[in-house]
Amino acid sequence: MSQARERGIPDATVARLPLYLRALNGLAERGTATVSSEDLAVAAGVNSAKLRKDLSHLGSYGTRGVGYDVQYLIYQISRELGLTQDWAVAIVGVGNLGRALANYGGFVSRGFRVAALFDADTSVVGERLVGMPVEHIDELEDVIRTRDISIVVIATPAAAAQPVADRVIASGITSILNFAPVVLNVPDGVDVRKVDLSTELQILAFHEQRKADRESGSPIMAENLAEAMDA
Amino acid sequence: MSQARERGIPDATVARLPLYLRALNGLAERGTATVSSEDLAVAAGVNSAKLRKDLSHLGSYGTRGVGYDVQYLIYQISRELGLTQDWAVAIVGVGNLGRALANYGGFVSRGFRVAALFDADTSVVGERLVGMPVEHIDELEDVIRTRDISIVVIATPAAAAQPVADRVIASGITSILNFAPVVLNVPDGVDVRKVDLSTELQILAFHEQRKADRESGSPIMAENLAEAMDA
DNA sequence: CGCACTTTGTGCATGTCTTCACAAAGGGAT
DNA sequence: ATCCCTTTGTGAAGACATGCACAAAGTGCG
Ligand SMILES: NC(=O)c1ccc[n+]([C@@H]2O[C@H](COP(=O)([O-])OP(=O)(O)OC[C@H]3O[C@@H](n4cnc5c(N)ncnc54)[C@H](O)[C@@H]3O)[C@@H](O)[C@H]2O)c1
Ligand SMILES: NC(=O)c1ccc[n+]([C@@H]2O[C@H](COP(=O)([O-])OP(=O)(O)OC[C@H]3O[C@@H](n4cnc5c(N)ncnc54)[C@H](O)[C@@H]3O)[C@@H](O)[C@H]2O)c1
Repeated sequence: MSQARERGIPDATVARLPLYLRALNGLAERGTATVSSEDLAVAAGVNSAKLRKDLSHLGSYGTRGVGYDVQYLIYQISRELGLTQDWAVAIVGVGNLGRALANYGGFVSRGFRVAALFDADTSVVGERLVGMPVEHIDELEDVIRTRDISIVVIATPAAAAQPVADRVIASGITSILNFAPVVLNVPDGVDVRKVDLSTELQILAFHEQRKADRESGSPIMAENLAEAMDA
Repeated sequence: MSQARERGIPDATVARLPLYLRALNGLAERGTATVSSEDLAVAAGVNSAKLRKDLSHLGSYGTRGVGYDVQYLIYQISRELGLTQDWAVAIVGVGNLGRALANYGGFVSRGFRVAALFDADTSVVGERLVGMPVEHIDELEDVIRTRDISIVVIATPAAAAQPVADRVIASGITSILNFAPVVLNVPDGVDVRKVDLSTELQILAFHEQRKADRESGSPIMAENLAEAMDA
């Protein structure tokens, strides 16, 4: 029989589940009741065999000859990702980025709730955003414990990120989303994910350069398409 | 002999080069002249064998018994990533997030330059940010061509992202960084990278839940729960 | 020069992820 | 009840990525 329930969903699969969930929510909004792996794969922009294998890790939730029940699959993926419960998130660093994040409605909708905002700058502390006061970073430990925060978003300048991480970890946090451009040093058992704008741009630049090299360097592929457009 | 110069650096390696570059810049600022793969690996938070293999794809730039020359390696990685040239970036969608990105000094510093800002909202158009006026989305095609934009950042609401992508691609853009929570449909030859806050949070929630399960409950309970729903 | 020491670059084994391809399973028509 | 059509779930192969372990290459000292 299936050993899907054995603990151990591959990381690559976990990283795609949110993608499937989003595609499924789109289908649900349009009133679709069932969907085949082929159609869902197109909506999520992946290969259908990969999608089926990914879903098979959660269990056997499809019906052969029919497809997947959209609502049921939404529920199963949500449960697997832990979205059937509410997660209290704190944002540390209420600058340009921290403000944008706090004002962002998109992630509050599904399972996540901004429960605290912190900053070190006394001219920012006390300011209200989305019905919540910015609190002083000195309150960090207390608030994390009393408000049952489980995920911390770091949006401070690079230099402050490691000290902030050390403090939140000392307060029992084991999940951090880091926007500061530094490699955080954390003990085992703490998960850090990072969002790094400049890394993404650099990767794009690498490929962009390669495309440019190929056009001007290889005689076989030479297409003066770009020049035709300029004229 | 080494076939490192053969075109084809693994994607996984390309994704780590920016990380190494950042670590090297940190060392350079502190005046370090040479660094061993071991030390650099620690600074970048990776395994040293992996780092050496990654660097070997660029060429043989180290000295056995000594290590890597920091400045030289910075130059080589920068060149490989295409950072020795200037990339003109446009930001489409000047809302909460677009503003934070435009104001962000961090990526202007290294090879990237914000060369245009676009929005569809006429109450935003004309506003000045970082010494640059927000232009109307109707100008998109003209500006992309005349200002030699090569990378476009999409920070519009989800619904606008695909139409915007279609237009920038029609204008010749082949590199897009997408912040909107949608899968963009693009032709071959166009690179899209996405930054997705809610995906990251969901991945953290998954692991957080797993940690909680392991602590409190026996894994058997989870299995019975799933079966209860099947009935 | 020769020797001890350091550190790179890489062959190889191992592990993880992707993709193909198809048997097995279900639905519906006759 | 049988047949045909669709679609899942997965074994197996291939592609890709990681990490060990060490020979080769360099430094510097006596
Ligand atoms: N703005 C962007 O688009 C963007 C993009 C990518 C990365 N980042 C990174 O995100 C981080 C924040 O960027 P930003 O543009 O919002 O910067 P910012 O300077 O506008 O905001 C940083 C905020 O952190 C606060 N802060 C400083 N030290 C603190 C501490 N110890 N504890 C709590 N708060 C503290 C500051 O008072 C300030 O309000 C930076 O590390 C930046 O590199 C920003
Ligand atoms: N704010 C965040 O922290 C955050 C985080 C993750 C993802 N996102 C995503 O980033 C995107 C932008 O978020 P935001 O908070 O800045 O939203 P926002 O509503 O504040 O800003 C969107 C801007 O895009 C403009 N716009 C709309 N249609 C346009 C079009 N066709 N062409 C050009 N401009 C157009 C709007 O006028 C507005 O100024 C959204 O897709 C959001 O889901 C935001």
